[in-house]
Amino acid sequence: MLYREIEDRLRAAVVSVLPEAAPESIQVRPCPDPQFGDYQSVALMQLARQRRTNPRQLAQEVVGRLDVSDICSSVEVAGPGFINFRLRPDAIAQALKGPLSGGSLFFEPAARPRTVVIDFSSPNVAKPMHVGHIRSTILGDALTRVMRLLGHRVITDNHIGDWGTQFGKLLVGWKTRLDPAALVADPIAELERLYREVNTASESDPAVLEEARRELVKLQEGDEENLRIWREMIALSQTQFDAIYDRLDIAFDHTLGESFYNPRLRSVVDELRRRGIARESEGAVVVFFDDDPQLRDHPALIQKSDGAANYATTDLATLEHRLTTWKPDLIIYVTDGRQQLHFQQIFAIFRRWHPDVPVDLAHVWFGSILGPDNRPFKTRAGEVIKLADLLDEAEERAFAVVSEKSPELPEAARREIARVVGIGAVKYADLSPNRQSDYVFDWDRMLALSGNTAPYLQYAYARIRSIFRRGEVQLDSGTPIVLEAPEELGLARGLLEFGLTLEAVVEDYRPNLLCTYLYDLAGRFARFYEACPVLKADEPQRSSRLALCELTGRVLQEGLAALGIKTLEQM
RNA sequence: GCCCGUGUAGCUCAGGUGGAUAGAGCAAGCGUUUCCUAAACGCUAGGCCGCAGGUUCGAGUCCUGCCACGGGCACCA
Repeated sequence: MLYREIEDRLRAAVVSVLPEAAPESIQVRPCPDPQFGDYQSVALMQLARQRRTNPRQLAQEVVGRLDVSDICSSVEVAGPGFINFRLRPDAIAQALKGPLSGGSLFFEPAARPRTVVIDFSSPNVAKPMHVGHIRSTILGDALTRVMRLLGHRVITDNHIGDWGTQFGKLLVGWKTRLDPAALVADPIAELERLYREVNTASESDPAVLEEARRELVKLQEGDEENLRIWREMIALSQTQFDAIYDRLDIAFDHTLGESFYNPRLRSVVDELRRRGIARESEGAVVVFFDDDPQLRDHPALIQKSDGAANYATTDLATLEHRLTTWKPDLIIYVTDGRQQLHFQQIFAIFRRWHPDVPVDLAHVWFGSILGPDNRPFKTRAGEVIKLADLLDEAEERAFAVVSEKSPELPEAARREIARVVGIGAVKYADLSPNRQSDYVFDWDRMLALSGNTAPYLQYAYARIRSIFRRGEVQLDSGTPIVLEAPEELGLARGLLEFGLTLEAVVEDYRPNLLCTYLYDLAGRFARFYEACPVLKADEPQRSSRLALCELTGRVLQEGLAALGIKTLEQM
């Protein structure tokens, strides 16, 4: 990695001038504008400020002790004290040769691989998966893939909502109102109907509510009939989840729902009480955070006054289980931003409970899905959009476009292309915005197939494959690389940033950085493709450009795969 | 009331530790195909970065105060 090499040497030069400077504070990053150079460092300006010296002078002094002449054609101090580096084309060419001969693809595996448990998706039993589940599911999967690409050991766990008070009403509905034919036709719709009907009935009739409560208690006490129905509802729901995950190409290592932790809840509460972390208050068991200004006014309930545990209790038991089972270095929760306080509380309780356990806990939250009116999203009928319908629509729109662009392909091929393009578009639309922004749902934006979208990236890849379909080529470290045209240099420089991008994604849990990078790279390729003939070029340009195409194709494919998006040989 | 976010082009959004003239896509307008996929490329137009102060060589970015919107704040998850 050329930027790493420059950074290392710059650090050494800075330390030789200022022995007390912290090397980590000196960084090199891509130049915002290529007219200034390829990489730049602003660290000297900050160091000069701390030391109240002239930044330009300090930068000059450091540059005087810096030898990067084998990598850079120029090193300049510019403006108030930037250090700008311009790479030598032959150094870039050399950097491209590694991956051509089996070396790693512009990124290095993590120096210290971590064991990571990641909790995402978490749909509820007896409810359809809707657009509200899409962000957690797609974001969690993308983070998993990027971390695995960098060599981390990642364990995915789908913490499904398979326990709770809703089952009282569902059991009443199942026993008194079930339509067996409807259950066969669309199980989730039928379960949803049952819940709604009983819920409505219970609002006007206290007897129904009481009945639901009794059924719930029976379930909790292990009544065989109720357990059987409950398990069937879970199985029906799981089938639906699996169908969606299958279409999205997402798999979980474990699916341990809330019910799995049920037997452990009591001991969690007991232990927290015994240790004096929790105490009784107003009939409930509560953890107070008097010494924490952030949480002082927000005590956490771990047992309700009726003796039942709640969400916090389950999450604590889950945390404990994950810790003892997998011994992770890091646990990641991918949920919506509304749960920030909840996770602050859980993490704070956990730190008191296990002060010596060196696990990092991260709540990777994302903004809400809103409608065009900036309010929580609903369709006109007041129904949320089901995920399955969204995916259907995506594939349908993509099919129309494929059929228009490539009418010569047989229908089966067009269907397959539409599937990959449609699902890719949905995933990319979800991953490319900053995750913390609220999310305005819009069919056309979500399913767009041109501009900054997955199909644009897939198209760049398909064009590359099309070139290689026209002839076998042998590419290896002996392949000549000549970078002369600005489009060739631009593309080659783009390739070098892949690793930097992957690291940034993991650092801040932000897959949108990878989207931005790949979109920029595909743009560089498109410009190269317009300006530089490949197959018709004379040697050594021809081989060199083929090598550029090959490497670009690999980065696009690997990068998209890290987002959970597939590529196509043809589209 | 307190806490967490958000406010950038007509629309949807990017803008790692403060850095050089604020960037895309869509929509609008004008071009490019005897040539490896035009699902592409080029050009034009479009901006008191919510408002007002402050910190400093330098603020979309940091601090304070307002305004607007979303969310959260003990027995839902």
